Amino acid sequence: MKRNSRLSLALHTLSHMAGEPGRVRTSVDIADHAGTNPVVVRRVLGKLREAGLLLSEKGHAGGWQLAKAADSITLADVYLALDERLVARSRDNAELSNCSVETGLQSRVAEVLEDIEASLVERLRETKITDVHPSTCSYCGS
Amino acid sequence: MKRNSRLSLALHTLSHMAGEPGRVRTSVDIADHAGTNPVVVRRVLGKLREAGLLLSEKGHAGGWQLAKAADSITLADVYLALDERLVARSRDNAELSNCSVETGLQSRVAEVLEDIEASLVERLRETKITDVHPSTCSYCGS
DNA sequence: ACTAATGCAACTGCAAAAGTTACGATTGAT
DNA sequence: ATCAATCGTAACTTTTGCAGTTGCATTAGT
Repeated sequence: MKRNSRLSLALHTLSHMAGEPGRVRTSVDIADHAGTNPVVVRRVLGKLREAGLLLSEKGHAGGWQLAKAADSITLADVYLALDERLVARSRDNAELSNCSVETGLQSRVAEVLEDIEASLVERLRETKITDVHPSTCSYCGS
Repeated sequence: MKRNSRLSLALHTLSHMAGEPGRVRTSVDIADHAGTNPVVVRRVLGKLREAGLLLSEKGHAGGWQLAKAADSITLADVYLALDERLVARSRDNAELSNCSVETGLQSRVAEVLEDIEASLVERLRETKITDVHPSTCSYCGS
């Protein structure tokens, strides 16, 4: 797996689930499909569960499924659930305070980055999980 | 230094330069200001030079300065110059082709991520370097 | 010549994330 | 009651990207 794999894995899995909302999938199935490890899957999907996007059941017939309708889940929900912060945050800045202009400039840079982050999330809110699912999907018959 | 430090360093430096467009700065000066290392500065600013945003001169009175007016440089220019790809790109996908739905879904996920990346760049294009510079700047007198 | 600067390559060190292993807890099937 | 399947989680190793560092060749002004 590469970079940004968490977001990619999450979108991938949710999109699969959107195709067959009733089906329960195990972390092993999902990991095989995604070419990764069950524990990694549980880590990532655990975040989505905390955010109320997925349900998981332990035990023999356990596994993962959508906690709500796929068309009510946006990319922003997923992004925020993983608490990835793609854009924001500059440095700690503690050691830079000796320069008179640094304080203002640092905070201004941080401000701009936060602003961009916020508008990115707004943009993500416009796309639903169902929009990610391919229209011709031989696998789930949709 | 922390995460996103390249983008942060670049914005920081360009913003400084926007305040005093004529002044030539050495990588040592810049590194001191930013609390980092001259070589790191040259690495990052070298990318900006390749993109035509900065000029550098070797030799005794050498250093760095803006290659064009600060208000003609957008955050998108900087972002693309550093070729950071914050959002995009899923995995290599070679090992996933055994699943019938994977091909379509993978490309669809990649498509969505590319789309997000593109809209991020669009958003970045709306902010100029001069917008980052604090209005009250005791350092450069602007 | 000497000095001050960039350019660049090679290396180290570190931190974050993936990957792995192991084991306990829970649930359903038999 | 036992067994097998599954999640939950902790601990560890491996990988990777990047900052940081060192060293040196090159360039340019004095």
